[in-house]
Amino acid sequence: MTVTTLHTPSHREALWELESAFDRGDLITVFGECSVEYEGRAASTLGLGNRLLVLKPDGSALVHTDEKRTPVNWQPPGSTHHAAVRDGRLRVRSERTSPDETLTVRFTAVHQLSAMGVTGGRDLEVTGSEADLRRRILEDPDLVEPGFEPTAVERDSAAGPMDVFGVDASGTAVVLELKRRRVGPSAVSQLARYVDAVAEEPDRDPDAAVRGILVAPSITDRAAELLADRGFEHVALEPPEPETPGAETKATDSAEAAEPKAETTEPEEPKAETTEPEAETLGTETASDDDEPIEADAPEPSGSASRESQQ
Amino acid sequence: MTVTTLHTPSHREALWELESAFDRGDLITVFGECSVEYEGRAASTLGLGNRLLVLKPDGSALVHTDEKRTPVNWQPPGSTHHAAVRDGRLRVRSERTSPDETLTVRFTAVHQLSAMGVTGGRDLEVTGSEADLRRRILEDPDLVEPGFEPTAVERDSAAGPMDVFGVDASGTAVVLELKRRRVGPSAVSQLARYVDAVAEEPDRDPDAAVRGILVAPSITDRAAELLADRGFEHVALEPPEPETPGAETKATDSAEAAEPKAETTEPEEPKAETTEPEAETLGTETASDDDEPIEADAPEPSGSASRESQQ
DNA sequence: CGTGCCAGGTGCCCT
DNA sequence: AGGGCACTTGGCACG
Repeated sequence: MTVTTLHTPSHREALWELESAFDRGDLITVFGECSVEYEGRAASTLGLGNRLLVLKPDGSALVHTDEKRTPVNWQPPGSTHHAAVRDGRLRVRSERTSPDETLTVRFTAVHQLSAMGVTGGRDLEVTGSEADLRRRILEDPDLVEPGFEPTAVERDSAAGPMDVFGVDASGTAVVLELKRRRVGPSAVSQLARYVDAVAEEPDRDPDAAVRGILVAPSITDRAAELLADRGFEHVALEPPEPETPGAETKATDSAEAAEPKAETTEPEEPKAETTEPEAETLGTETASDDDEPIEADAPEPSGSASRESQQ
Repeated sequence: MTVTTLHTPSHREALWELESAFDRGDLITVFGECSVEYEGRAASTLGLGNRLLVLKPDGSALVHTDEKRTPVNWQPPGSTHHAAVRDGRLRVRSERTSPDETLTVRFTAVHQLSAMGVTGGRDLEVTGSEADLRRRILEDPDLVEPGFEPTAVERDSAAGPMDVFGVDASGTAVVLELKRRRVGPSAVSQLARYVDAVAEEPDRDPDAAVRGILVAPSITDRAAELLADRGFEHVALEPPEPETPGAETKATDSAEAAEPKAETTEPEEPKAETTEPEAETLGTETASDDDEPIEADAPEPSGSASRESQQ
C-alpha cells in the first residue's frame, strides 16, 4: 500500500503530485483554503474557507466542510479531473458532459495533499431493504391477510411497475405497495396510481373491484386519511430482522428460492422448507466485541510511525 | 492552520491521536485496511479492504471507497465517535440514538491518519432551485398563462402545502406544482392530491372546477398520460438562468422583494422595479480564468514542502 | 421531535 | 441515454 503525502506544498508541487496521482488512479485528498464554484444542473458559489477535497479515480469529486454528511459541493462519477495553477492559486476542476457540469475548486493555500492507491472491496451486504420485506411476504403471504396469494412481483401497469400483485381469498385483485419504513402521503398516491391503472385495464371487468394495500411499518395521519378516502388499507409490517451472521446462509438461500425470478408471471408455490414463521433466534454474538472501556492491551502491528504537525 | 499526520501508526498511536483529535474537534481522515459494520435503520456488512474514513466534529462519519459519490457506509451528524483497540485491530465506532444506529469500522492496518482544524466558511449560495422558479413565476405570472394571478404560496391543504395557489382569468381556482427539472408520474400524483383536496374543501362550491397545472421544464410520456387522464396541464418553464455574479445583487434583492413573505396570504402586487422580462445579459466573465493548458507560470506561496512516500 | 417535501439528490435496474 | 423508483436517502422548514 502506497501513500504519498505533501505538507504545505507549493502550488506547483501540488500540481505535479496531482497529475501523477491522476495517472496512477489514486484516491486523492487535498486539505486547504479554497473557494468553490459549481455550474451545471444548478449553479453555486462558496467563499473562502478550509475544506477537504476528495478526488476519486472514477471521476467523483467531493468538497467537505466540518459539518454534514453531504458534501457542500461535488461532482458525480464519470467526471474528469484537471489541475492547473492560475492567478497564484491551485485550481482543480472536475467536468463532465450530459449533463454539462463543472466544479471548480481554487486553493489559496494547500495544507496537505495525499494520494493513496485503493482497490477493490466494495461488496456491501445490506439487510432490511424493501426487497427483504417483499421476500418476507412472498414466504408467508398470510402476513398481509389470510388467504392472500401473490401472483406477480414488479408487474407492469400503465402507471409503472407494482411491487406485488395478487388476489385475496375471494378472488379480488390486490395491489401491494411496500415500504421499508414509515410513509407519508406520497406512498398513498403511488398506490393509487397503480390501483387506478389496473382498474382501467381494457381486458378487465370494469365493475370488478381492485384493492390497494399499503404495507409499511407505520403511516402518518395524513397518509391514513388519504388512504381511507380511497378505500385502501394499511398492513403494518416491517422488513425482517437481519439474520445472525453465522446462520444466515441457509435462510438467505431459501428466501432467494422463494423469490420468483420470472417477472410478471406467477411465482411458484412458496416452498415451505424453513417453516419457522419468525425464528428470531438471536444471541450468537461474539462476546469479545461488546463495548468496553477504551484502553485495552492488544498486540500492535509492526510499523515505523512518523508524526508531524505543521504550524 | 494545524494538520497532524501519522504514517502507518501503531493502533495504539492512532488511538491516542484520535482521542486528542476528538477533543480538539478536528476533522479526521483515516486511510487503511478495514472492515465495516452498520446496524440501525437497516444493517450491513463490508469485508476487508482499503478505505478512507472521514470523521467530522459534528458526529458525521463517512466510509469511502475509490468509487461513487455516496459513501459505502456512513453515520449521520449527531453521532458520537469512539475509538478503541480490540483483538489487535483499531476499532472506530460511531453511535447515535433516535434512531439507534451504530457504525463500526475495524482497521487491521492504518496507513495514514490526519487531523485538521476546520472552521467556518459553509455559506453556500445556490441558484436554479425550485424557489427560484417560484420567484420567476411570481414576478411574471403571465409566464404560466395570460391572466393567471397567484394568491398564495405554500397554501395548506388536506393533502399538504401547495407550491402556488391562484386563480385564472375567468376566476377558476388553479393549483400549481413546480418542479425545477423534468418530472415523472409522481409529480402528477402530487398535483392530483392537492387538486382533489382543494376540490373537496367544505366551504367550496362542489361544482366549481379546480385546475391543476404542472410547471416543469419537461415531463415524461407516462406523466403526460396521467396528466391528460386527470385533465391537468403542463407549462414548460425552467428556473431562471443564474445572474451574472457582478450584477446579481440588485436582481436578487428585487426578486426577494417580490417573494411574498407572509404565507397563506395574498402576495403584494409584484413590484415592477427591474422590468426586464428576461434580461439574459451574459458575457461579463473574467477572461483570465478560462480553460487553458495545464502548465502556467505563477507565483508560488512560500512554505517548506515535505514529501514522503511509504512502502 | 414528527410531518412533508425539495434536492445539483444518488444509485440501480430495465428498456 | 432515458424512465421509473428505492434509499440507512439527506436536509430544511414548520407545526
